Amino acid sequence: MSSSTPQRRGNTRQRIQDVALDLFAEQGYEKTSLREIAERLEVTKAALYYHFKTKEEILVSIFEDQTRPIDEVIEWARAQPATLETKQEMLRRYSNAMVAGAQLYRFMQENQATMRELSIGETVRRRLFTMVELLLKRDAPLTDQVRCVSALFTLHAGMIFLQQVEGDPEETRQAALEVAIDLITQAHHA
Amino acid sequence: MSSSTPQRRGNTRQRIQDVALDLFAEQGYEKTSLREIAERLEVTKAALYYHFKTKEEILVSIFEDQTRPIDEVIEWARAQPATLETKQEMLRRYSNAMVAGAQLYRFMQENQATMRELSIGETVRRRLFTMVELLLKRDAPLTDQVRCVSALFTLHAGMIFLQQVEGDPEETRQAALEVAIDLITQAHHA
Amino acid sequence: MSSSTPQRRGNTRQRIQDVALDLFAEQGYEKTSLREIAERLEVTKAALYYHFKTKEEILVSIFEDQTRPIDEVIEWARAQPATLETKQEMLRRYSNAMVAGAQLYRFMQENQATMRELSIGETVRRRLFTMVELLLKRDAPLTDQVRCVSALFTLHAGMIFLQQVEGDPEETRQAALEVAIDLITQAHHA
Amino acid sequence: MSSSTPQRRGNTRQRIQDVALDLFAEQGYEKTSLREIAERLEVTKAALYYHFKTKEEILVSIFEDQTRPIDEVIEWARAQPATLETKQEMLRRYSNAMVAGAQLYRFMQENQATMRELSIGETVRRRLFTMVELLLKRDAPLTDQVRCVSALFTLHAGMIFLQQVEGDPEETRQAALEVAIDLITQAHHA
DNA sequence: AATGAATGAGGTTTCATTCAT
DNA sequence: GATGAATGAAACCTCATTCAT
Repeated sequence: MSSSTPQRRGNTRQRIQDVALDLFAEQGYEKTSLREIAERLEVTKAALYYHFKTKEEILVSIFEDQTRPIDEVIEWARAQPATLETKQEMLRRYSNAMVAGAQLYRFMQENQATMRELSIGETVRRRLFTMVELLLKRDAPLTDQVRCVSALFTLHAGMIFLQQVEGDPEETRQAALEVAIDLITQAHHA
Repeated sequence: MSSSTPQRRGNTRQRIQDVALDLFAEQGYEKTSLREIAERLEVTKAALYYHFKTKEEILVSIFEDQTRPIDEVIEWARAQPATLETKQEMLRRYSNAMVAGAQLYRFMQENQATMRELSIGETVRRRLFTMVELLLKRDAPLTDQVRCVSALFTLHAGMIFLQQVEGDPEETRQAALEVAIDLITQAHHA
Repeated sequence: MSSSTPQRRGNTRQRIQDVALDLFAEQGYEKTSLREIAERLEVTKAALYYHFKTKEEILVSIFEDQTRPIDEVIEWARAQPATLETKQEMLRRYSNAMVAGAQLYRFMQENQATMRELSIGETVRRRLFTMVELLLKRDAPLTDQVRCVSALFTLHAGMIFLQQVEGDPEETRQAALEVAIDLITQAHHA
Repeated sequence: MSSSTPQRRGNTRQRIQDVALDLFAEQGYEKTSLREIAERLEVTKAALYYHFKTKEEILVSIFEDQTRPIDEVIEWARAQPATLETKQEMLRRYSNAMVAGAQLYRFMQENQATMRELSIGETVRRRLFTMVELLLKRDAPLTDQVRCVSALFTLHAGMIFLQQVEGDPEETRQAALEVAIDLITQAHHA
C-alpha cells in the first residue's frame, strides 16, 4: 500500500507516485498541487520535474504501472470462448485485480470530470467498453445489456461506496461479486 | 429551464446558475473559472459576486433549487408502508426525478472528489444513505443489501454512463429502471 | 458617544457618520469598506452615495463636524496675550476639547499614514503646528521647543495610549494635563 | 538606511525587505501593493512569494531583522539595578537604537491601526509596556507614571514628528533625549 | 430618500513550469 | 539526482463608484 512504504533512499520516482496517488485520491487531482507533493516528500518541486515532465505525466505513469493486472484480465478473457463460465471467471478475476488497485479505483471514481480531459481518460473508457463487450451476448435485449454494465458498476460500488458503510471490506467485496455474477448470469440466460 | 423562481426579466441570477451548471457539468467544478462563466453571460466577474458571495455558493444554490423533486420522492416514500410495491414505485419516481436534474446528476457523478470537500457533499451523501435505507429490508443478508445499492447505481448508470453509448435515451432509462426494479424485487423475496 | 445613538428615523447622514467613525477608529480607514458601513446600518451602499459623494467625503464631513471645539481653542488662544497663563489655560481647554472628540483622536493617532494622503491631513497638521507656535517662546532654545511639542504629545498619550492601561480615564487625563502644564512651564521659565 | 544599499547581486530577499519598508513607510501598509514592490524591484509578484509566504510575512520579517537592537537595550536594562542612572542610560541607548531603525519607527507611528490587526502588533505593544515598567518607580504617583510614558513619546516625537520640522536631525534628537532624561529624572526624585 | 444591478480596476495568492547550477 | 530562484498566467475575490428607477 502506497502510504506504508517509506523507502528513504534511491527510488524517488516510486515515492513520488505513491505520495501523489495518496493525495490525488484524497483531495482530487486539481486540488492537489505539486508543492504539496514535494513538501510531503521533503524535496523541492524541481525534483519532481527531474523525474516527470509534467503533473499529468505523474498520473499517467501511475496508471501505466498499476493497470497491468486489469489488462491481463481482459487479455485472458479475450483468449477464452465467450461462455457464461468465462464471464463469471472474468468478474472474479476483475474483482481480485481491483483489490490491489483500490486507491486508483477510488481516484477514477471520484475524478471522472478530470479524467475526461486527460489523455488517459480515453484509455480507461475504452477498457471499460471492452469489458462490457466481453460480458455481452450479441444482440441481447437492452435490459440485458444494462445488466452487464450494472454488474461492473456493482463491483465498483462494492469497492468504493460500500466500503465506507459496511463492516468487513472483504466480505462486502464477496457479496458484490456474488450479485454481479448473478446479474451476468441472468443476462446470459434470457 | 432549471427551476421555479419568478424570472420575469433580466433575471441574471437564474442565468448565472444555468450557465454555471452547464460549465460545471461539462468541464468540472475546479476547471471552470468565474471568468468563463462571466464571459459566456457577457457580464463582468464582479456581477457574479453581486448575486453570489462565493463560487461555492453558486453551486450550492443550484443544488438548493434543483434537488427538491428528489427530496419529494424521499418524503413520499417515508409516508408509505415499506412494501415491495412502495419500493418499486419509489424507483420509478426517482428515475423520473432524475430526468429533470440530469445535468446535475452528471455533475455529481463526475465531481465526487470536489463534492466531498464542499459543504453540500455531506447533504448529498446523506440523501443517498436515506434512499438505501428506504429500499432495504431490515436484517437482510449482505448480498441483498448490495442489490439495493446496486439498483440505485444502475439508475445512475442508466442516466449517465449508458446515455453516452446506446441509442434512444428514454428507452435506455426504461431498461435501467426495469433492471433496478428487478434487483430490488429479488432483494425483497430472498 | 457615537455608538450609543441609534436614532432610527430621519437623520441617516448623522448615523452614517457615527457608524463610519466607529469602524474607522476600530479597524482603520482603508480596512473599513463601504459595504461594512452599509451593512451595519442596514441600508445599501448606494444609500451612502446619496448622502456623500465619496468615501473620503464621509471622513472629511466627520472632521468638519467634530473639530470645531479645537478650532475654538486656537481662536481663543490667538486672541489672548502670549503669557504663560494663556498657554496653561490653552492646554486645559485643549484637553477638555479632546474628551468629546476622543474617538476622532484615536482615529488620527492610528491612521497617520492614511491621513497624510488625504486632503484633511494637511489641515490637521497645520492645526498642530499652529498650536505648537502658540505654545512656543520665540527664539527659545531647542530643548524648550521640544518641551512644547512634548506637552501636546503627552496630552495625546494621556487620551489614547494611557487609557488602555491605567484605571480611571478622567484621573489619567488630569495627570497628563498636569505633566503637560509642567512641561510648558519649564519651557517658559528657561 | 534601507534605501541606500544597492546590495550587489542575488540577495533578493533583502532587497524585497528594503523596498517594502520604503514603500510601507511612505504610503502605508495597505496602500502599498505587492505589484508596486515587485515593479520597483523589476521582478514579478510571484518572485515575492518565493521568498515570503504572505504580504504580512514580509512585514514580520522586517521587524524580526530590525528590532534586535531595541531588544538588546531592554535586556541590558533588565540586567542592571533599577537606579536613575540605569534609566537615563537606557533612554540614551534607546535613542541610539532608534536611529538605525528610524524608518521602521516612522512606519509604526503612522500605521498603528494596521499594526493592531497584525500579529506583530502585540509584540510591539508588549515591548513598549516593558520599557515603561523598567522606567517606572514602583508605586509612583500617577503623574510620575505619565512622565515615564511621556519620556518615551518624546523620544519618538523627536525622531518622527520633529524631524519634519526643525533643522538638523541629530541636534533635534539630542534635544529630545535631554528632555526625556529630564522627565525621567523628575519622576524619580518625586 | 434609497435600491438593485452592474462595472472596472485592482488586490493577494497559487499554480505548473523552466533553467542555470 | 536535485536545488534555488524566478516567471507568466490565472485564480478567487473586494472595492469604490455609477446610474436608472
